[in-house]
Amino acid sequence: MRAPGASVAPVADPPEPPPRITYVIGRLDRAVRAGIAAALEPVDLSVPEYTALSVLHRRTGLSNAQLARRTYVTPQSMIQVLGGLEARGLVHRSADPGHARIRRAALTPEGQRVVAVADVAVEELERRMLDGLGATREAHLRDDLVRCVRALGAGLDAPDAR
Amino acid sequence: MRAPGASVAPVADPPEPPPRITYVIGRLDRAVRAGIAAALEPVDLSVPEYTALSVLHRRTGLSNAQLARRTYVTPQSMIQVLGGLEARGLVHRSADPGHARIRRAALTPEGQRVVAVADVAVEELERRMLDGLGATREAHLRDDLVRCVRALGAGLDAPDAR
DNA sequence: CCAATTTCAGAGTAACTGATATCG
DNA sequence: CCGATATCAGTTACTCTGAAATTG
Repeated sequence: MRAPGASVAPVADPPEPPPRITYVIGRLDRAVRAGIAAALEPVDLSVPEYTALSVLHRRTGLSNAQLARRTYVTPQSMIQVLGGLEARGLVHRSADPGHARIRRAALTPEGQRVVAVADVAVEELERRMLDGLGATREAHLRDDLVRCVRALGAGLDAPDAR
Repeated sequence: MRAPGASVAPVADPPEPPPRITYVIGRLDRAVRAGIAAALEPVDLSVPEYTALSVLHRRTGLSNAQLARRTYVTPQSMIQVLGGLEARGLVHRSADPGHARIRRAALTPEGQRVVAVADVAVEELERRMLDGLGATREAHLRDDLVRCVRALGAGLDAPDAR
């Protein structure tokens, strides 16, 4: 005897529970990072470096502290990344008029060029990852992910994305 | 004049593009890892350790190589984690009958106990993260994430989850 | 004096690559 | 001999904690 609507499969093994969602998130992140790292090899950028460049491209003029909060790392970590990018001439930092302590970062023309090249590669990766998902479902997915980030108290657009 | 259906907001700043979805994934993963790390402190487990225990709890008898593929790390990395868990008596490894080279891992009673305690904490975190999302939407989210993992070529349930 | 920002210095975790040995 | 597994050893990438200086 079989419950109505059940699968026709022969007895079927114990119904393995779905993987924990946090586990899937971690696994996906690893796959994404590996993919991005590979895509970034030609322009000689690490994932943290590309992340910083990319954020600065969207929101120019962020300070090191702001950038750190945005990417959920400590300012001590971000200063390393930013220092490297500055040394390579991809980022320019200038003192905030009105608060000499704060140094606001912006992409140099070369930084713009590099991030544009990297973006192409990353977009290709995203297309591959989202292949077959409709635009609507993709939007839902992004929205839900953002919602999750916020629910964990790491807002993505708080006054300072803190 | 204003297009029909447009927002009523006064002029509104340049329509900032939505954050890149891979960026949101990375950001969420960082938040999740931080949360899990905090939740795991009482049982003195690292995130990689908990991940391994958790996977073994669902799929007992995996080899080091299988476990490595499942979690998307190299076997050289996994052997370290597994070694530590074995030394702490949370995992027991025994030679596969039929292939002496392969050592299959399983949780010890103590390992079962620890993972159960950790699970409670992690589940609380997931509840917080998914708060307000309906069960249906949560299922969609998980499904889409799994789909993304697969699309990137890192299947979650291939013959060997390779 | 306090809070935020910047930044140097020292560690530490977690991951990697390379190499070796065994087994089927 | 080949392919998969296990595992030792060395190294690297990334981030962290601690501390000090500066600014408003």
